[in-house]
Parts: sequence; C-alpha cells; structure tokens
Amino acid sequence: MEVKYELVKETLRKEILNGKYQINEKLPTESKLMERFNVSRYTIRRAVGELENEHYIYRIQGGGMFVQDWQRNWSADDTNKLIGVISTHMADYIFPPIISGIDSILSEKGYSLIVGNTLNNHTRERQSLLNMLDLKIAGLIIEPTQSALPNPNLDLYQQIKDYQIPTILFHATYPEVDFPSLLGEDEVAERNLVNYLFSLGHHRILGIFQIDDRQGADREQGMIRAYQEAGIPVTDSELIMYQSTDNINAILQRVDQVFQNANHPTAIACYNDHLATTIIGHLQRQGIKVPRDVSVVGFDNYELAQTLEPSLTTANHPKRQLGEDAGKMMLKLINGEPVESITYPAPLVKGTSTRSIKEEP
Amino acid sequence: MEVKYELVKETLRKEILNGKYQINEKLPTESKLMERFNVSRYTIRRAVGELENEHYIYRIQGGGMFVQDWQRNWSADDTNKLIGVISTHMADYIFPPIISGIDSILSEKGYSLIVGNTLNNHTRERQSLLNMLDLKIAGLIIEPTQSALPNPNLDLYQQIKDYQIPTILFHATYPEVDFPSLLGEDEVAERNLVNYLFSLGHHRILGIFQIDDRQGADREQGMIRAYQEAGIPVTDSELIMYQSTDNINAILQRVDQVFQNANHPTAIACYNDHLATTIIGHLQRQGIKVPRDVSVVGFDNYELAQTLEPSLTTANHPKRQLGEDAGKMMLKLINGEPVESITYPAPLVKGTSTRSIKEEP
DNA sequence: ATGGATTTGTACGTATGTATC
DNA sequence: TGATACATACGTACAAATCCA
Repeated sequence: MEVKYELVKETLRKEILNGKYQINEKLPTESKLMERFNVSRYTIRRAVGELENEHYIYRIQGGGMFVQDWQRNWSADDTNKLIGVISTHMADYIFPPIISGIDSILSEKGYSLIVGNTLNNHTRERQSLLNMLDLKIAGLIIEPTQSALPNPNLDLYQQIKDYQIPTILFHATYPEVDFPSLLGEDEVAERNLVNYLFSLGHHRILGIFQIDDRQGADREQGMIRAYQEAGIPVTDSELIMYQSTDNINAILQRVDQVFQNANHPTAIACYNDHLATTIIGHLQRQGIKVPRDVSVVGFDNYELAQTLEPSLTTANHPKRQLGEDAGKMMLKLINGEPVESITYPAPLVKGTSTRSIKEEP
Repeated sequence: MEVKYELVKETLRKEILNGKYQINEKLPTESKLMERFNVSRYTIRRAVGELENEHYIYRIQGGGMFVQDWQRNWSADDTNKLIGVISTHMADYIFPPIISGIDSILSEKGYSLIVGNTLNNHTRERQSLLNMLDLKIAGLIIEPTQSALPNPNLDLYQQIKDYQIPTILFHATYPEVDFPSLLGEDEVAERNLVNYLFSLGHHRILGIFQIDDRQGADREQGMIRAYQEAGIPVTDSELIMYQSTDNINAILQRVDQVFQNANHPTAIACYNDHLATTIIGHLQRQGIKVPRDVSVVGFDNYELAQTLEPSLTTANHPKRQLGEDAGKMMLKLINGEPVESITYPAPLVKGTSTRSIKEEP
C-alpha cells in the first residue's frame, strides 16, 4: 500500500464491511477525511471514487457520501433483467407449459429467463444456483430437487435469503427458508383418486410412488389416508416406493412380480402420468389390457397422456396457470409488494384408463 | 454533453469504434490530446480513465495508451458461461426437445441457457437480442423470425458478426451474415411427401403453407417442384399461402370454401404437423373424415401428432439431435475450432392420415 | 420560502515519481 | 542516459445540488 489513495480506500472499505458505518449512513465529508488522513482533496476523491465504482458507497452532489447496500447490490445497480428458473426437468413432461407461462408474464416486462434443470440431482442444483448467483439475477423461481431428502444446498438457500433475492418455490418447499410458494394439493387429490377407485369397486390397489420428492411422498400419504378413512387395511394392497435415481426397469420388474400373483391388484395408482403411461405400455406389451384387466390412475393431467388410448384418469395440474402466477408473483416481489403463496386444487380428471368392476361376478 | 470530459470521452470512443484507431494501435499522448481538445490534463485523464474502465483502451505507464481488443472481450474477460437461445416458440410443438438437446450438451460443460421466444415478431426478436448482447453472452443459437421477410434487425446481426460472438442459426439462414447453420431439407422432403401422395393416386392436392418463414416457402416450393416434375399442371390444385400473423379462423374459412366444391381436392399438404392436426380436427367436426374423405400430410414428425388417431403422415425433424448438434457446434465455435453447417434429411414417416385412392371407381 | 453555508462535481495549473523508449 | 509519457499528488477556483437556519 505504497500509494496514499489506496490506503484511504482500503481503510474506508474495511470500516464499511466491519459495520462501522451502517447502510445509508452518511460518511464523513471530503474535508473531514482530508483532515483525518492528512491528504489532499484529490487523494480523497480518487479513493471514494473507486469505492463508488465498486458499489460500496454512493454520492449525492451537495448531499454527501453514503454507504451502499453492498449486501444485495443485486438488481439495485445492475440493470440485469434476468430471472433464473431451476426445475428438475426443463423440456419434458409438464414443464414446457410451466416455463412458457412464466415467460409469457416476465418477457412482457422486459425480463429474460435463464433456465437450468437439475435432473433430480443436488450436485447439478448447486451448480445451477452458483451460476445464477454469479450472474446477479433479479429473481429465482425454483422447483426443489429431491425435496423429501435433506438438501445439502441449504447454505446457498440461506445465502439467497440473506441477500433478499426475490425467490419463489413451486411443487415443494424448504421449511428452513420460508419462501413464497406455489403448491398442488397432492395429498388431498391423491386421496380423491383412490376414493374414486374405491367407488369403482377397486379395493386392492398397487401404489407406485417416487418418494424422494415431496409431491410423491404427499401423494403416497394421500393414498394411505384414503385407506384409513375407508377403514380398509392397507395391507390388502401393495406399495412400491422408489427413488428418482432408481432404474425404471427395476420398478417394472417389481410390478411384474406383483402381477404374477393370481390375486393381483385390480388397479394401480401411479406417482404421475409419466410413470402411468410407462406402466400401461409395459403391461399392454405383456397382454395385460388397461382398463380391461387393470385400472390405472396417474397425476398431473399430462397433455400427451390425454391423447393416448386409453386416456388417463388423473388429477389436474394447473401448469400454464402456475407458470403465469409465478411470473406475476415475481414481479410483485421485485416491486417490494407483499405476496401470498398459492395452493391449487387438483380436481379429478376422468379418462378411459379406469373402469368399474362392481357388477362383476 | 455539457461537460468537457464527456465530450472528449465520447469523441475518442466513436473514433475507436469507427476504426480510426486499429486494435493495439497507440493513441495520441495526453499532451497531444490536451492540445487537440484544448483542455487540461485533468480532463484528458478523466476521459481516458473511464475509457480504460470500460475496456476500450489500456494504458502502459511510460509507454502510452492503446486500443483494447473491444471486439473480442466477450467471454474473454467475463466468465459468463451463458448461451442465448432465441426461437420463435419455446415451450410448444417441437421446440422443447430441441432446447433440451442444446441444454444436455452445454450444461455438461457448465454453461447455462438464457432463452427467449419471438412469437414470430421482429420487435420481440430485437428485444431479446439487445437483452442478450447486454449480458455479454458467450454464444447465440437462433431460429430466425419471419425468415422469408426482410429483417429489420440485420444491424444487430451485423454487430454480432463484427463482435465475433459465436452464433449458430437453425431452420433458416440470413444470407447477409453467413453464420453456421442447422437446416432441414424442406424442399426435397416436401417434394417427397407430395410424390407419395401422387403414388397413392392423389392428384388434386390443397397446399397450405405459412410463407413468411423460409421453411414454409421452401416447403411450398417443394410441392410446386413435385408438380412440375410429374408434368401435372399446378392449376389442378389449390394453394393457400398465409402469414404467421394471419388468424387461423381465416385460413379454416378458406379451407371450407375449397371443400364446398364437389370436385374438391383429395389430399391436403400442410406447412407442419401443428397446422395439420388443426385442419384435421376442423374437418372431422364437419363430418369430413381423414383419411376416408381426404388424406392429410404434415411436416416435422411432432410427437403428439403420432399418438393421435389418425397418426400423421409427415416428414421427420431431428429435434433433439439438432439440439445436441447445435450444442456441440457451439462448443467448437467457442474453442475457435472450425465448424461445418449441417443439413438434415427429412425422411417420410408414413402414418394413417393418408390412404390410396387408386383402386376406386 | 429564501438565502447562505455546506458538500460534491468539474476544471486548471503545477510538481514530482516512475516506467518506457 | 535523456527524453517521453503515464501516475500520483497538492492547491485552487468555480459550478451545482443540497441542507438548514
């Protein structure tokens, strides 16, 4: 530190970081600093000029010099109109309409989306989060990854909260950080689906749920709840629980085992429509017809699954609506307005993948 | 520009951008600039100081001031591992697998995608381009918007070329700027589709093409070419040409007019599968059955259209493969390796939306 | 509400240090 | 080594915005 202006600059910088001056607090005037450091006005101005460039302080002509909110100069200084969207998947299944919904609202206001998918992998989630934090995004819309497991990236979420970056979660929440969220009524809706199967005469139901994410765990709970409320012992049925990392073939094998039993279930409740279509395809290839031999329900009302034969009985997911609401909520957060979390009902969608077995012998 | 240092700064900045000083060329000394602008050394130093901060010049003590390589400081200084993707649509139709393909390659290398859709609108295209140029993205993957019309944003494309930002186009090209591209054999494939219809005994075919984009114009050309090669006068058939801004109902009305004629066409060749499914739905609602009363072909092999009944006869689009190739090509461009444009064949995909009318009375 | 004091912004002149040529 | 050119530093002056009595 052989040069004077650097000495002044570093001294002031450290004092700001150490909290000697609070945010928006007025710094000593140039004259005072000249006295304190015993240097000319040039030297002071050079030092504080650089501090201003580096966003530690701001200056108001005639007013004085003040401490910047350096903790979150996100979007304060930069005009980066960038919103990060992190989801488990990006271009498959129900995610395109969700992302499209977000984009339709935000692009209207001049924001661009930067998207990342985690493929249900915490390492990739961390990578995406770090990427976006580097870019000083104006906000984050996140679908938690493996939301039923402990999240090793909570440190980053805490940081996001500390920096007060506008953040919205969908499909699941992290209780530890309490961001506004957009959720489906997974448990209630799955209970309705199972009750619907009950009403069609099905009482031995195979449930297949991905339980490393909150949605899957809740849906499984919904199925169990339906059994409890109906007073039917859950042991009459089968439950297959799997992780997103499990191989699909392993799951199909376990399904096969279940159906080798002559007294096999008459219906299957699947984690979601993607799994349901996979299961149906697998069963049909083995001569087990849906809904003749077994009824199947999914979840999410996946567009493609409605055009297939049979069309799926499922629970609705608001997809595009959820995306648009997320976009609107983000705009409010950015403007400092209060927002309220939304929970969407997931009403039953009746398709042709289920049939009544009541009148049968 | 009431302040002197801004006048000096802007004058020098423009001279650098206009090429008055080449890269690494020495600028006049501070003394010379003092004489030229008739200002003090303070003013000159303040002006060039800001130019240095903004990376237009660099200074060497005792050596002089020199022009920075401002053209290539994209990605050179900033570590922004960001790739911009601009397409006409984002979350609909065949675009999800394309974008997913791009992402699968680039996210592997630590890049994030920033996406924008133009909705076939040059104003929105300009907005997206400006946004991304501001962010100093490392590369651009663009589907040209309304590619058969003159593009008012060519100035930006020229700028992208001048700045040597790695850029790839797909689905269409701008002959004026010559970026590497990923194209389909639209004309050849449409000719094959029409020839296939010929082979099934159809000779009066209604062609419906969106002709404000290159793909549509080429596909229309393919149909005309097929007629020419078969020696059949094109006047036997009908052509509906429309713009992306046209209302779909207007097009359906024109289709209705055509089919009010008793001697109406026996087949329809559609711009793409999206249009084809719309047309089929419209016809079926009026009791015109496909393929019983009329055969229909589309283009792009849209996944959803294959699951519908009837399944579409169409030409294949590589979708995910194209996305992955675009990603790989981008990595090569960033590494300064040479790349070659790719043209994909679009082989015929036979579905149940077409039938032979040869053996009929 | 006004005017004078305060505080930052722009600008010039000068001197000296230090790296380059 | 001397001349050149950029870097640091001080003093001064006035302009422009703000603050406060």
